[in-house]
Amino acid sequence: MPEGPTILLMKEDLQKFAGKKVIDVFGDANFEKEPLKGEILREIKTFGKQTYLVFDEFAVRIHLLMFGSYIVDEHLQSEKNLRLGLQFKTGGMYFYTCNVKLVDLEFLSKIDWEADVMSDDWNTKTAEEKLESNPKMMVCDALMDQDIFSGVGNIIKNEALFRIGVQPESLVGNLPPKKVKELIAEARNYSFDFLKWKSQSVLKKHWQVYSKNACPICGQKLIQKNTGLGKRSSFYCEKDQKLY
DNA sequence: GCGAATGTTTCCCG
DNA sequence: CCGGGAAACATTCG
Repeated sequence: MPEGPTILLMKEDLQKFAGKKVIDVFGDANFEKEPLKGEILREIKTFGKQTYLVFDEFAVRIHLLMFGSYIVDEHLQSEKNLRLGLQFKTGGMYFYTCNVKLVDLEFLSKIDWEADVMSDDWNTKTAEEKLESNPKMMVCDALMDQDIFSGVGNIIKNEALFRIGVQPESLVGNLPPKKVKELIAEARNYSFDFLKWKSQSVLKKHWQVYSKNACPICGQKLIQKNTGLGKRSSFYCEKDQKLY
């Protein structure tokens, strides 16, 4: 379900519980949940597709993976796949079918926050340097690399590459400098379009190539194949996306 | 009913 | 020790 922008929307939904005290904890997450009781949720941070519920002595890291989901406030219908539920006086947050881990606060300080495409701290220059040091990498793998473009997922990858007219299997080192800049700019740019469209529930309507059949420019049938070391599905037009 | 899918980690093999 | 590959997790949609 989630790429970076979706996680940001989740954070907005959770935000009202910041500063509130946990009064009860549920779920089958694989750690001792008792210490969470009575703790104040100090802050909610996101890094790419990860969410951190920050407490005084530790943080809870949540990753929704492919099928994760969450609900806010509603009382639980079923405990099925409930990994973590936090009950506050005013309601609760419940996370299903996801990966939940306890991390120490030091873990947070080691995160390269500048690598998050959705963040105000996003650093174009650093991204450029990371790409430069991986010339043999295919652009499809580079975009999916969470150390370079944290938050980018398969939809953003496909749409961003279409926008800049680059074939997914192109090698990073073969791109002209101008295209490298476009790649970096569009990874972030499309992510914010994604955020806007997702929040208005019109994301799919705006897909140009992802899960589509025909090229919106020339009408030719799109290629769909698994590309790169990641073997993730790519949709592209042979005519309008150049292989570098 | 099957297969694929907005993802990542872990284990096994050569 | 490495890289690649498959498996594992688990749900929803076409």
